[in-house]
Amino acid sequence: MRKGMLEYCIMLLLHRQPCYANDIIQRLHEAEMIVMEGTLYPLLSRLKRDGLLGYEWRESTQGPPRKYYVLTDEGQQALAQLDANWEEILRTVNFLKETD
Amino acid sequence: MRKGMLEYCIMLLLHRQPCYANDIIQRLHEAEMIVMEGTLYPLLSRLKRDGLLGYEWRESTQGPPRKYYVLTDEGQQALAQLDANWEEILRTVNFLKETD
DNA sequence: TTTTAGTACCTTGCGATACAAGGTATTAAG
DNA sequence: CTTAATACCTTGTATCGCAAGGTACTAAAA
Repeated sequence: MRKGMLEYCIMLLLHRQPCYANDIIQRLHEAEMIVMEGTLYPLLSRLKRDGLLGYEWRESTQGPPRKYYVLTDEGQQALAQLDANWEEILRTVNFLKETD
Repeated sequence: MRKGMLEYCIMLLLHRQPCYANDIIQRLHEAEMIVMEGTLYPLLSRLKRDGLLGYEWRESTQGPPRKYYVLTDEGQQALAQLDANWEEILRTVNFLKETD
């Protein structure tokens, strides 16, 4: 069921602060959402290609450099749209549950 | 984003009362969720095949007979599981939005 | 009676998403 | 210089949702 929620959750996360892939996996895990590497990397690439994310390389003290992704202005607008979609889904489910 | 939500919404709907396909499309439309025929029929067939739904034919006064779908006992259990999943997604999104 | 319109059911082909598995490259430690 | 850890990415597969097209039954109009 969480299909399609990933993009929204990742953008919510990046709205707070830049993150690199393992950051995202770990933080979403704390939020009880499991993401696989094979899911995340193509998704980040797509959002980058669509202009919703940018990134910058940062050195790490313990390993190879990391790609920190950030929301672009266009990404913020897209996030606002996703917020609206989410609210609509909330209304739909609540409507269907109310009439129980 | 509503990917994967359809199954849940349809089962919530059928939890109230038996419905046939056009019923479902119309009622979900009232709940602000658009479903296409080409999406709905295969989904209903799958849920039937998985034992979550049953159906019975009913005559119509204005056209061919209709296939009314109902939740089976197994379907009710599956719905309870989906309720739990939904609650978890709610917690995830709220967690990610809180720390804004 | 034949045709047309409306309703209801279903299938096929396509694109997008998520996962599993496997692969490459950089860094630090032994 | 090999090994382990970290970080990036790709390929193949399954599933979901949609667009388009197709079949069948009923009722009304020609």
